[in-house]
Amino acid sequence: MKHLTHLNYINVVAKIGSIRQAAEQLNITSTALNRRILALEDELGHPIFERLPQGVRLNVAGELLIQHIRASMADLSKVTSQIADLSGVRRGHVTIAGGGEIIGTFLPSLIASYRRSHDGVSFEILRRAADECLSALQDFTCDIGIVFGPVAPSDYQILATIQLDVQAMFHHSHPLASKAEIRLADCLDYPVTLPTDNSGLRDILYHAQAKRGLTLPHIISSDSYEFMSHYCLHENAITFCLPLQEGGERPLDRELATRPFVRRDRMTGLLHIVQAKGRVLPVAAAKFAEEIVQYLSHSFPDDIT
Amino acid sequence: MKHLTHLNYINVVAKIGSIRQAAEQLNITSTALNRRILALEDELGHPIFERLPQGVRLNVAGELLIQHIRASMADLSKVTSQIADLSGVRRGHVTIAGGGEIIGTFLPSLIASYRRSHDGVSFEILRRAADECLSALQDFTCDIGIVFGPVAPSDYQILATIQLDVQAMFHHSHPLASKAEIRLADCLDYPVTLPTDNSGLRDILYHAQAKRGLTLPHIISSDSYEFMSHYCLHENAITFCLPLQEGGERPLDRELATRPFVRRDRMTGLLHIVQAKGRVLPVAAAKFAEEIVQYLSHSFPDDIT
DNA sequence: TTGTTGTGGTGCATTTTTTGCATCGCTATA
DNA sequence: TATAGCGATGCAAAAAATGCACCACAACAA
Repeated sequence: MKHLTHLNYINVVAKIGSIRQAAEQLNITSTALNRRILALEDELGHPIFERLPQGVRLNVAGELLIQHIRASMADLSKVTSQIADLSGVRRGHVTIAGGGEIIGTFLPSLIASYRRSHDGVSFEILRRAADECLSALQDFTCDIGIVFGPVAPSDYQILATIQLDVQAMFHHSHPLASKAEIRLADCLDYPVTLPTDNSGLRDILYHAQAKRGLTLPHIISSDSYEFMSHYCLHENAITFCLPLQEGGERPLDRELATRPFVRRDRMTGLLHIVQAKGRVLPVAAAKFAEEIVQYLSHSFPDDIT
Repeated sequence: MKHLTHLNYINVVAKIGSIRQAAEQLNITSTALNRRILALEDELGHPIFERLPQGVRLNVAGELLIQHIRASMADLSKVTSQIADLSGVRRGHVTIAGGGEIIGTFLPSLIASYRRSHDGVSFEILRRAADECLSALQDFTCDIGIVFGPVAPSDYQILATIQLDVQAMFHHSHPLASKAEIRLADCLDYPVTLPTDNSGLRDILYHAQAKRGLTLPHIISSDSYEFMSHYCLHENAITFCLPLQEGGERPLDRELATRPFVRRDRMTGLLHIVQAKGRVLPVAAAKFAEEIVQYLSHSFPDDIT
């Protein structure tokens, strides 16, 4: 809520005791914040802060006002929560189907953070190949599909599309870890794991090999991306993944490094957030779909459509 | 205060039930107002108004929100009043709602005398039926309610209660003027005026008639106490009033006499000074409420609680 | 039936407001 | 005395709100 944000500015300034520092924390300039305060004081006809050489401090009027602000914020948050309750976003069940190359990446943390404010919503995550995701959408077995690969826009409603470049993943101690970008030819010198499931990532890798006339020395084939990434902990192998992290919170991410390919070896695919065409999703599912799109547009501001 | 103005827009739209008409009253275009509402609904993630062919109406979420808005506005007005007070300025605004049987009696002189020492305080006096007074308190349309009749102490904060006996009023030349106390049966011999508004005084009179099986010969029914008392100047009629004078300063009081009823015909009701429960009044309103209570406790030292 | 009136909603150009940069004057501290 | 940090301010750019001219729709009257 916007006006509340503005009032909260005062709150933060009061807490920190400095306009400049508060502005920095609020990601605005001190000028704007200072002007806000001056305007507010002008409106009230009375100053809110004492100006000290090392910052500002609330005066009596400010104490009165800050109490009102805090009470208002608390009350509004109560009201919005009540409204959210009656709109149904707080309860419900969301079923998501996605490929194995995607499903373990950003979804866990996103769902966990969503559930912190919507604890009545339950989730079901299905690991499915791309075509299975789409058929699950069509027979309403799932609400949201996350598909890395081609999707016919005539049969499905695409909520967002992100262009993703395949990356190489290996242990931090791997010789290639010293390079910022690697070439596909580099992968010929090391054991490689390749996905065997019917996934977009597999298609892209196979297509890239065929196009370049290469054969990657794949010692491990698996349909489990979890297995392949864990395998890199124990041998100098290379596995392939998509640039979907969740902020390095996974223990695995501290052990493994991911590197993009150089420009001419770039392998690109499209990640689609999909729902069944013409279907009106349950409130909870629709809200979470928005959440996914918002997260992705924040993470990939330049590659989303 | 600006953000408050914006929220008040919603308030006005809710009251009027039409965006265009509200916009006209607020001196903005309907476009701007409409956009404000849409933006707010977007922020909340839930509509606030139902769109009807002939306008808009609050939905459940809107009712929740409007309550927050009104409470915020009232609270902010309290805070600004307190701030103004501590800067030494005696100013503010007090809104009082009261029944027609009360509002013309002691309030004018009390306010006039109060304003002699607090000339920055402005007043708004609303003539409202008892239930309307109470709802005005609840939606913060007024600060102080003066209600003759039952008030639920669980929903309102009662600042004072005075027990008042209904009196008869007639011209000084009326035959009954020679008696110090009169009986209800005396009133059967003369034309009587009865209040028709939804007031405590009317209820008491109707109840008294029913209880005694009487029918007062009411030739005049009116919801204007001013009219009824003036009518007694021109005919030997009897009207009923409460013993709330203002020191005989009104020209009318020199022409009219009031007499209590004998003990067994006594009709008693309770006058309450009320404010919204849990609400902290603005300084000016709180001070004037004290003034009212003090005046009443001075006038009715034995009947006040 | 048809035309009129009133409702909320929307694209686009304009106006108003807000924001950010560069800078000032001031005070405490080293 | 020099420096660093603070809030305040003039001015230009960016962002937001506004107003106009419409649209689609429903109700009502002729």
